[in-house]
Amino acid sequence: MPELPEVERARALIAARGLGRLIVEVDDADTYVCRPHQPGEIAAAITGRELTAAHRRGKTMWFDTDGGEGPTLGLHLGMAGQIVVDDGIAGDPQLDGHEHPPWNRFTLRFSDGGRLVLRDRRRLGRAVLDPPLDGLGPDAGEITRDAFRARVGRGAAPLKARLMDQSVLAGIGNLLADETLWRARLSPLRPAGGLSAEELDRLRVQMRAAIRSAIALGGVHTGELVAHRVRGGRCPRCGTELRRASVGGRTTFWCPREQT
DNA sequence: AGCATTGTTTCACA
DNA sequence: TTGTGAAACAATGC
Repeated sequence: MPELPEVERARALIAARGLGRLIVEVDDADTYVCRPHQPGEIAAAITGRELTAAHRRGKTMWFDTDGGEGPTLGLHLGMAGQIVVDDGIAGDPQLDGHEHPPWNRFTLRFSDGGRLVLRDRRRLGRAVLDPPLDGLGPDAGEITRDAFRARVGRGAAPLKARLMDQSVLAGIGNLLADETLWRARLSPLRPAGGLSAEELDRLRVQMRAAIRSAIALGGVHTGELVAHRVRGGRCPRCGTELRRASVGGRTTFWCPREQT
């Protein structure tokens, strides 16, 4: 599930329901999800504190503890993670109330009996103290026009690979990249450095629109192109059969007629 | 059985 | 040194 829109919903859920509650117990026993920490390390650092602010850049979330006096807690949803606060599940309300304890990879228990859980079937999510943010580019939803031109519009890599490079721009994953490129009518194969300023501006406008829409509607799955991202799928605008290929290491669908 | 999967990190190679 | 791309990672579903 998680790309920028899902992560933003998770952050908003924690901002609304996870702050200002005393942490009395931490389950950080999953050594892969909590790597490189040892079990008990995160617990020792934040038990007795409370989360006081919820931040996000791209797909990374982090939370201040005790108004900045304590360490920050970083959470990443990986490929299939969700955040549960009490009975609410961020990013997938349809699963609200379902319990799958084996998939709970990291849990904060609060003094009022409630809890915040990182639930992740795939186990590629992360929970760490003081996550490094220096390797991340500007958030895709907030990057300025000039920064977007300078950062995205260079290099020989295919445009889609550049869009998904988290050090260039943070938050765009496979589905959002396909949706954005389709909306902007640009081929994922174009060398990023070969785009004109007009094309880059159009790309940024459509990227922001795709992000806003996905946040409002509930996730990247609500994208117009995304529903047609299957073998034999056709362009929702012109009906041409979509091309399918691996670009930037991920399966990519695009309209060979409109996206040039 | 085999392949694919919405993310990130690591490593090989130009 | 920098940039690019493939493989590995964990686990599940088709």
